Amino acid sequence: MDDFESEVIAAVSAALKEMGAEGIKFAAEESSIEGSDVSVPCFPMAKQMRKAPQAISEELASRISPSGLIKSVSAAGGFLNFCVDPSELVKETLGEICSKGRGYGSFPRSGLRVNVEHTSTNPTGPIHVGRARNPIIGDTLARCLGRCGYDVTTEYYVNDVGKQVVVLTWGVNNATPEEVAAEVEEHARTIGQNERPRDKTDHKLVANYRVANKKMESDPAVKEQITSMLRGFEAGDAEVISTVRHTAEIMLDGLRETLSNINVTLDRYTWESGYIADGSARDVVERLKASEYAGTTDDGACFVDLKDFGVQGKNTKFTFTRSDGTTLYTTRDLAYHLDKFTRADRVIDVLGEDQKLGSKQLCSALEILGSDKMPEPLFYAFVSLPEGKMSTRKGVVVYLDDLIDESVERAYAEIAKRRADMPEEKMREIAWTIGTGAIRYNIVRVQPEKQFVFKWEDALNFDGNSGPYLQYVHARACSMLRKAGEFRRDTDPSKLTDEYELKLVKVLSKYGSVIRKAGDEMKVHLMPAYGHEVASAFNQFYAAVSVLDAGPRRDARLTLVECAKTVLADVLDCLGMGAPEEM
RNA sequence: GGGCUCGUGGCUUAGCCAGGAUAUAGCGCUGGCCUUCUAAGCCAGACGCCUCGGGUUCGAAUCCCGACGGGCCCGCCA
Repeated sequence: MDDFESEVIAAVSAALKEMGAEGIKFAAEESSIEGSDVSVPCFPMAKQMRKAPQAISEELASRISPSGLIKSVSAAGGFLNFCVDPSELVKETLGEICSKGRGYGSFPRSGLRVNVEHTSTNPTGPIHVGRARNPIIGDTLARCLGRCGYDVTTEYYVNDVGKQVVVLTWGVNNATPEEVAAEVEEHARTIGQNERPRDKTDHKLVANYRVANKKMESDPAVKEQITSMLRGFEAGDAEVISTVRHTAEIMLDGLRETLSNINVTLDRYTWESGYIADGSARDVVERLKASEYAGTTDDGACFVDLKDFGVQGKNTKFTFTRSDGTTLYTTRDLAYHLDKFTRADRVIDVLGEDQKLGSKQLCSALEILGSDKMPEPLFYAFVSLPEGKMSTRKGVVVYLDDLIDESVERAYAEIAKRRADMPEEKMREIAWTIGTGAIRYNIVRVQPEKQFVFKWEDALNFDGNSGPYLQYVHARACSMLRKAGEFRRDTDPSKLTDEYELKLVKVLSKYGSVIRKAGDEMKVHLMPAYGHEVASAFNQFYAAVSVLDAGPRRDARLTLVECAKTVLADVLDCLGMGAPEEM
């Protein structure tokens, strides 16, 4: 269909040239009426051509003769309607899928490097469902960009600098097992739940963190120890820095395990402390100080004034050093971005919407630094629970690990119910594929900027517009191909004439343009929508025509099944979901 | 107080950036379909002043202004 649209545009352009209206603006769009595939509204041309839209469409229609993929043209009330030649489309689409296989829909390698930073949660506790939007969007985007021809690197920025991790580190190294156990009990009491943290570092260490926070309040000696660690950190004390980093590593082990359970792995982990150690944060300070926007407060803290950069608010000052001269998170973030710019042509940051102002300030500061590149932020709105905002303190929280367990269990129960024949191990494997796929699909299907209320019933819905719906179709197709055995690929259009066959082919032919939009334009939510479209078209085809006993049409239909399976498998992979051969 | 953002059937959601012909899909609901390739499926049906009010336009869910409602942000935190 992508090619069809290009042909339509070319044909209309040529006809307009004949009419002496070369270069006039128009657009081709998917038709919203039956019996037409692509339409060109002629209303926008009316003014410039000083002619009624109806007349224009009629004249254009008469000047365009069917050729290539264009089967027919007609004018209807100011619209120019084009029908695609089904047999050409079948031949072209299926032929391309057969020859390219899983590469169908992907674009040639451009040599451009893109860096996608995502997740980057503070290593101070487990990932909850709210944060889960980040790795899922980020990982899906990275997979789409790869198909757009980029060399993609994914990256996690580890915040191992600052009070939070230092406090955690103190708690991990100094809290006694008794204190930690008591804290676990007390927390369970306050939130009124019986659950104890699971045996996984990111969950277990939270109690140490709480103990440290409490003792810091109540015990001046502890407070002094922590403050002194912080000072040591700022002063570049190698031992303190490495101890803190070690704590972050341990936490990160737990986080990595969770991420890999939803099929997310990152290529690179970059440590914030590295930009202090290598002096690059210092360089940023010096360069900003030298700029014409720089200023100093009475206490000696340095800032740049961003009022000329469209940054709103009562305070347009962007502070980049404390009064004692030490750097701030934002300063290190600047150094980090400058570093990323040396490693990639496009730099994408997947961020929570609370980072919007910060991101804008970052860009302004980069402008002051004379950077020729800017990060492209992709923001997502927060996830809340029906009972309100997530709050670990109040126990109003759903951890990603719990969601994964629940979803996989639910999938296991389903499969055990319908596939008594299957060995236990196989059932477990498929349950994981389906359970985690359902989660990823459910989260990535809604536009990132839209607020998201997490509901168990939606997350565990395996019907309709869901991950398992797509996987089910894949399994169905695999099952048919398994039963068919050997067959000879056949893309003869005269054997694929049913309306549902053509509909399926039309959907398959759009894959390339969907990938483009999902990747290049960062509209990741289009991918699940497209997958649903493919699966739905397949199910209709499946219900309407028989394949295995289709006589002379058998091979052609099997070819179509195989092509649909190929595309669906690639869509599933884009979404980071497994493509089960049975379920 | 200021800024950003979202508002589409009972619920969730596509379309909005690049305005077009009867507004997309799912859940739920009503009814039908398994002696045929996996019913996690298919078919049919009901359900909409696209939050409200103005404006631009031949034409607005889409663009502009305003209101209302939800979310986020306005640290020498990270």
